[in-house]
Amino acid sequence: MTLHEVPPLSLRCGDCPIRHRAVCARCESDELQELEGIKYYRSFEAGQTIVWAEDQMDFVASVVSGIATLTQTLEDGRTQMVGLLLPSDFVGRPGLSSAPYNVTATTDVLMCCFRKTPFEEMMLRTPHIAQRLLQMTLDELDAAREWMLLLGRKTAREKIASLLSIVARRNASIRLEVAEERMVFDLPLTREAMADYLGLTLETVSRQISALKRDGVIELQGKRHVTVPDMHRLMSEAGDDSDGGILG
Amino acid sequence: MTLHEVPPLSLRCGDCPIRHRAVCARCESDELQELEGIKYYRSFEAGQTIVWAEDQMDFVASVVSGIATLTQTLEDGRTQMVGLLLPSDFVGRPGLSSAPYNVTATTDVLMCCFRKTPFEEMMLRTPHIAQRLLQMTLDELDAAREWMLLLGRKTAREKIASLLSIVARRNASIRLEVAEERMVFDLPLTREAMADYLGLTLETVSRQISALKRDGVIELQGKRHVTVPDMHRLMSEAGDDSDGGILG
DNA sequence: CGCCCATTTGATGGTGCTCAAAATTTGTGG
DNA sequence: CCACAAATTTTGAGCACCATCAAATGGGCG
Repeated sequence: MTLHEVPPLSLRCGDCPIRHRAVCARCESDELQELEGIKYYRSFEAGQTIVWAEDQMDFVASVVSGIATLTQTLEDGRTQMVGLLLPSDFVGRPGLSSAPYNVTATTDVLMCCFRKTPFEEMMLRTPHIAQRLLQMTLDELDAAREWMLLLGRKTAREKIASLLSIVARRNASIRLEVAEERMVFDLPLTREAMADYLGLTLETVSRQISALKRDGVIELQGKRHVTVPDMHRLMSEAGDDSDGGILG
Repeated sequence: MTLHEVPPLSLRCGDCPIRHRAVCARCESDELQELEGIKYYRSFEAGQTIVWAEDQMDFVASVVSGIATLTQTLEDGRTQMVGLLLPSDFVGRPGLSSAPYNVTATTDVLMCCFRKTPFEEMMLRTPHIAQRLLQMTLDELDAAREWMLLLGRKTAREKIASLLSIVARRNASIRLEVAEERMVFDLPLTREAMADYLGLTLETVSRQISALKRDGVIELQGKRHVTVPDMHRLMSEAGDDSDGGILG
């Protein structure tokens, strides 16, 4: 697995790796300059909690690098992941001061934070930000709904296959590659995190991964490095539709 | 159950029952006037499909009255409800021409439709609309995430109790009442729709409702009319937290 | 090497699904 | 108004899938 480089703690927006995908994606250079004035960077180590549920949150932020999770829990400890935050994803809710989610760094994470009040004021003046945020929120809502179908109706095997196929495709899109028959990638999640994502126990996750390996749907090098020899096969195991036309 | 009155097929925005909650909630009177120019009403009978998944959708719309559902299905027919649309809720995605959901009228439904292209253009010029839509979308995302916790981690009994408590509270808020110890309401969903909402089979829904009745958590008059003698009891059966401070 | 943690594997049981039939409600036409 | 049909809901019996509890294996790091 690649080590996580920590970028410099101050970064010009123009050089930002998430410049074209984050909440600032549509901003003009004068708008970026204004954002520079209210932004600051914070970094978190793997495993650290970024925000506790119900805590006052005086900033909103973009994930610059690393992976974080949004989780909700019941009183008796059962927990469900409700969001997976990747570089360029947005955290926090303008207009509200707290949220019922824990935000946790899964890997080392660098966040670009904006002080809440100035950001909210700027958003009212700057349609480019509000427009982009709306688009991103609608995308997240679509993703949440596909996730609901997975949680409510898929079998354990289908859930695992779905997760693998999501990670594989996302990996391709981040590297700006086209999805291919054969794909190789690293799982960014522990078995427990996968279980919380899928609404399963970690034992079931482990068993189903072993089963997919036995059946030749995937190959494993170590615990985290996955090879998918035939993406069509994996996607049909995922259940949603035999071929979403993802492959060329 | 109350019969469903069909409002007149043309309605001044100023007299609209959802005026203060829908996507137009923040509009000034001149903005409303512009909306009047691109809006038209359509009504649907209970059971009718409003939009088929993947179909071209040349409008966006607000639910004026009645209840509709958003559902996703797998090829083999398994279906999961991913949204419950109540009066003032918004349908359709600005910027995209189709969505992967079926939208179905559960009761008779009246929709206030806007032609897509004019609406999108107006949204770019009118921050009040974009701002309100963002707020509504963020609310929906929060609701979707609570729903994910329910689907992934709650037992069948907790799922039913959660649904009943959601419907009870929503009923109170629509009637502008405060939630009380004892509450009485109608279920707007069939057993099958409840099953699709909760990720269960209709048999399990029926059994768990019977069990809650046996245990005195609810009383039934007919199949749809529900009395909750003790909301605290119901909410603790729902599992999330013993008392969200909902009651006075 | 030995400890710690993540993961795998095993044995067993319970929750909720499947298949099936009965009961109840709703709608229809004579 | 009643008889009959259709649809919805309830109830029952049996089983599969996944959770639970428990122990073994493996990998990383001091």
